[in-house]
Order: sequence, then C-alpha cells, then structure tokens
Amino acid sequence: MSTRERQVPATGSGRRAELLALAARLFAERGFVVTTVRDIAEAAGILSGSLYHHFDSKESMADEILRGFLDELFGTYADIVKADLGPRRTLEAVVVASFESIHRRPHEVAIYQNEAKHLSQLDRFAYIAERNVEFRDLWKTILAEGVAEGAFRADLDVELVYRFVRDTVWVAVRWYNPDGALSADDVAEQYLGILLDGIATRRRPMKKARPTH
Amino acid sequence: MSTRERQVPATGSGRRAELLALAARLFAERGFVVTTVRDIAEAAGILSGSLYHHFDSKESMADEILRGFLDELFGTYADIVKADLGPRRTLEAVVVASFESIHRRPHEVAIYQNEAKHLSQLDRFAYIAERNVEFRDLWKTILAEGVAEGAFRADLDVELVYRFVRDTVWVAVRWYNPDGALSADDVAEQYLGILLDGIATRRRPMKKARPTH
DNA sequence: GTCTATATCTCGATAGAC
DNA sequence: GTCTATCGAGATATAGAC
Repeated sequence: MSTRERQVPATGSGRRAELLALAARLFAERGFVVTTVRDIAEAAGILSGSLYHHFDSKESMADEILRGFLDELFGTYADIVKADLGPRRTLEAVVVASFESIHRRPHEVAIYQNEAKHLSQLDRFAYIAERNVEFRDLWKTILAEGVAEGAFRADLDVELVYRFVRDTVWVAVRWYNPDGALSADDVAEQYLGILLDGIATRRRPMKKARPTH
Repeated sequence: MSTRERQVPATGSGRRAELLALAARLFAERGFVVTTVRDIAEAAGILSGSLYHHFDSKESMADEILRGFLDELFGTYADIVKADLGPRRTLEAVVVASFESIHRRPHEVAIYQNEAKHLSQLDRFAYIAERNVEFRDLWKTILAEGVAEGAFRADLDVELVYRFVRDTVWVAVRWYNPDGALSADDVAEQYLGILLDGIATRRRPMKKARPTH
C-alpha cells in the first residue's frame, strides 16, 4: 500500500478528514436527520453533488465518524482493564477516560449519544449495539468486583448504578465546554467525589429524614 | 363557555386528546423530525389530511403536548416549594416528583429531553427556555440553602452538582419502564441513596486512592 | 370528521461536463 | 475534485367533496 493511497483515519489530515470533521460538527449540533448534505457541502465551500466524490452517502459519513470514535474509545478502555488496577481505581480511570473523550471528541460523543438509538436500527450500524453490550459488561464487572472485595457498598443494585454512572458521564457532553474553565479532569474529579462518597463501603450515619407523624 | 366547547386539556378525553397521545408516543419513540403526519394519522386509523381538521400543523401538536406537560410538572414543583420542607427534604421531594413524572408521562419527558434543544429555537417554543431557567433556579436554591444550613457539603460546586442531578434524573427516561418491576419510587430511593451519601455533610474517611510512586 | 386529490417544497443521490 | 443539471421519493399542508 503506497503512502498516498493508504486509508486515511477520521482524525487524520487531508480533504476526506476535513469533510468528516465538518459533518461531525453539524451532526452533533443539529442532529443527523436535520443536517442535509447541502449543509455539509456548504460548510466545506463546495456543492452537494461534489460530496459524493468522497463518500457514498450521508450514512457512510456517520458510519465512518462513529466507527473511528468507538474504536479509539474502546481501545482506551481495553488498556485500562489490562492495567489491572483493582475495582476502585479502574472505575476512576474509566470515568476520567470518558470525560477526556468528551473533551477531545465532543461532536463524536454527541452523535453517539443522540443518534445511536436510531442509527443502530440499520444493519450497517450493528456494531453500536455490540459496543453498548461491551460497555455494560465493563461497568458491571467493575462494580461487581468492587462489591465482592468490599470497595463498594454491598447493597448496591449493580444494574441500576451502572445506568446512573453511564448516563451521568455521557450526558455531560450536553453542557461540557472544551474551551471553558473546567477541564475534563476537573469535572471527572468532582463527579467521582459525588459518586464515590455514595458508592464507597461505609454507610452515611445520618438517619433518613422521615415525615413527622 | 359551554361544557361541550371548553378547551380540552392534553390529558383529557375526546378525539383531540386521543390524537395528541398517539403523536406523543411517536414523537418520543422515533423523534419529532422523523415522525411524519402520515405516521400519526395511520396510528389513528385516518388519513393525513384529516389531521388538519384538528391541528394547524405538526408543530402545533408538539407545542400542545409540551405546554401541558410543563405546566403540570412545574405546578407540582411549586407545591413542593410552598410546603417549605427544608433543603434536604425538598431535594428528596423534587427528585421523587421528577421520577414520578417519568412514570406517568414517559413520552412527554422524552420529548422534553430529546427535542427541546431544537424546538426551543423557534419563537413559539420560547417557554421551554424559560422553564429551563426556572428549573435551574429551583435546584440551585435548594442546593445553596442546603450548603448554608449544613445539610450538604460546603465544598460542593453547586452549578456542577445541579447539572449532575438534572441530567441523571431526566436521562432515566431512556431506560425506565413504567410497566417494569422497579417503581418510580424505588428508583428515586436508590438514586437518592447514591446522591445523598455523596452530598450529605460528613466526608468519607477513607483516604483517596493514589498511584504509588 | 374524514377522504380525495394535489400543490409545493426539499431531500438524497446520480450522470456527465470540465 | 468540483460543478451543472436533474431525477424520483417523500415531506407538510391545502381545498373541496362527502
């Protein structure tokens, strides 16, 4: 494979990557359905027909964007698991890595969050459902191991905690500003502070507030 | 105003409410943009043109659905605030009321979560942004008062905790099943267990895990 | 209150010139 | 690699018959 003709990754250089980056921004800001190929072409300073020299279809663009992002993200997760840090520090590392992915690839995360439900119904996007399962297994393993070795409270509903953590981490893409004062690590630290003081072994000693009657 | 001709609320009886309920379900499941007026008409067993006897436009249907829902929801919030329960129990009550709204009006909550960003850009949906501000003020007041009187940790970033709570509560509409084994109160209780053990005054005594170096 | 029929618009995608 | 020109599908919405 020559240097010129090699497959260019979504984050690489060149015209193709440039167009994908523009499409990703529009898909994230306006939504995949609302964004027209004319919008993407206009953002690139060309006409809609010209886009089809680079891509088969609008779907292909979303496909390439999501594949590249998910491969990268789950590669990072695999590295963390491989490091074998134990439940608590693995949880911290996965949360930090997730917030950092929001920092580095906000558009891709937004597309993953907002469009995956619809796109995954198409055959070509079947890998989205597979990644969701993979992500769920990752989290439930961390939580279950943490409970087993006493790092997390024994009375946790692991399935429910998994959903809370997943949702809270990813939904932050709606308000997180990569150029703002709060860094991804700042947000991750504050988030872990809230989460862990609830999940960690020792129970809160305060009696639960009850209506007086 | 006669009984026959009075304005029928979105949750009332009659053909109009029936059509709105069908539209709400489709808007929630497929999204507002993807759902066609033909889809709504077909679900009602009529043809698309007939829908325009009841409603001006597809937008009008979403408008009526969202207005009715938000009026109801914020009426409930106002009642809670008026009861003056103190920060901690007010927080609990608002969380419970929110999960109960997901239970009773899952489609409306889903529309509010998924479509508000786009719809609120239109003039007729300006009230969505106003409600968002109202909701933010409600939460930040609860949190700030709780910090002031020692019910919540003094080192909280109130803005960030507000976002955390807001997102986690509403995003549950993505997976919560009104017909499932977990009731809204069950979910609220478990969620409050996680949240409060992190927010409540006393700090977790465990030392924070640190990389060994 | 619903149907028939259709006007009008915009979309994704294609073919061929340059 | 981009433009010109356009096709065909499907969308919202309308007007008038029943």
